[in-house]
Amino acid sequence: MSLRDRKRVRTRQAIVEAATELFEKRGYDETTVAEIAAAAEIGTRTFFSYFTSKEEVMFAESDARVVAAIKAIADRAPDEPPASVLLRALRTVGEDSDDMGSRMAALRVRFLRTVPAVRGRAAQIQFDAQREIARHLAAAYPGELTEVQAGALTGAFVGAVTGALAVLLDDLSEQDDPAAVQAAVREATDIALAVYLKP
Amino acid sequence: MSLRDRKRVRTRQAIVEAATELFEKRGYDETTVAEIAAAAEIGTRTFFSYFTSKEEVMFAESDARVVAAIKAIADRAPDEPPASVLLRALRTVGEDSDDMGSRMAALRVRFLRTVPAVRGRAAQIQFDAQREIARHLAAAYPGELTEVQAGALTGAFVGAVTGALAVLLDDLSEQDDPAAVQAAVREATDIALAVYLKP
DNA sequence: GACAATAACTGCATCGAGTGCAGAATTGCA
DNA sequence: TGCAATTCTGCACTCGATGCAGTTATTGTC
Repeated sequence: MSLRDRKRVRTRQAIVEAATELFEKRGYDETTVAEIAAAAEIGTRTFFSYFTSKEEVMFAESDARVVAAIKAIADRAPDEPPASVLLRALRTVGEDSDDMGSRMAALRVRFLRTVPAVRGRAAQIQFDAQREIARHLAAAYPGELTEVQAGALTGAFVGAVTGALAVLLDDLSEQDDPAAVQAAVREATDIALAVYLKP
Repeated sequence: MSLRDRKRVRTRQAIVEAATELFEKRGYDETTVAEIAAAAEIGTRTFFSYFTSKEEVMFAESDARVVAAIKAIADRAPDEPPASVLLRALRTVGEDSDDMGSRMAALRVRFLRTVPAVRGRAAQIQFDAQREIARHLAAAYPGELTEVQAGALTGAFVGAVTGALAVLLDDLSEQDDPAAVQAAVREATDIALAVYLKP
């Protein structure tokens, strides 16, 4: 890795940290890109060569989770049924919420309920990730599972979990407590499974 | 209904029509709010007293669908199981796609794949609607279905359908043909049901 | 170590979405 | 007709985002 690359990684990190700091202190809408850039000691214009938009900073690590889920699918046992593989893959994503130690992850949960732009972007990312997972799931079961079926299966699982989670987080209201959020994710997964397995 | 109200309705309609026309001709991003306002013969500033944002114009009638779904839930038979009621409610929303005769609905499908802002907003609306339906579903089965369970159930159904639909629409690519889209919705529902009923 | 090529950074000008404000125009009602 | 309540509108402004052009830093080569 060249100096250039290392520097770029460092700057990227600086932007995320500066943004985290400011978002925590002032909130999302009240923080301007110019302020983030200034805090990260770069020009405002440079910010946009690292992130295409302000929301993007909040989802800097999201790609890694999808990659992890896809890897989990690839690691399927020879005769493991699709639903089981999918469950393992989604648990992987959920566990990554142990990354909830990350302050940005906490902010994400908080802004999910208050900032439309963040909510919309999150929904879009989830949707895309779901589509990607479905693609790989279908590929892992050639001849056995069409891509459309894989899409339905993935959608059902993810939908059930997020549907339950939405209700739980509503009740949790106004709290950012990482432990509580994690517990909610676990509970949502359990309930989703129960509901899914006996219609 | 006073003259004032009637005029307001008429203006709202004029905005939607003007926007539809321009979106069809020039695309979403290429159409500015100022142009829409001019075509609807109002000031740019006035546009924002009818719609809070540019995307909102595309979802002008969306509320009606959610209301219809909720009504379907209220009409449940005395001993109808939750899953059946939910299915009826969601079919109601799907049928409303016969509203696909509406040019704006066609645009929605088209921009869903091409314009991030529209995609995000659509996801958010779906999410909120889902939450609302879950709330009513739980209320329709007091003591029998907790709100969290209702959330999981609704999420699973909606997720399965949209998951399957996403794949189907991808294949349909670049086509706006209303009939094809409707057929895709039906197929998605069928597959979702099949997947859902035998895990 | 000097040098050219390449990539990254930056300020500037610009556009479009969205908001607050204050005054003009319109409608409702007596 | 006259007055109050709404609605419409232009204006000024903020902020996110993009294109452009000039400057600076990094890299590989001689």
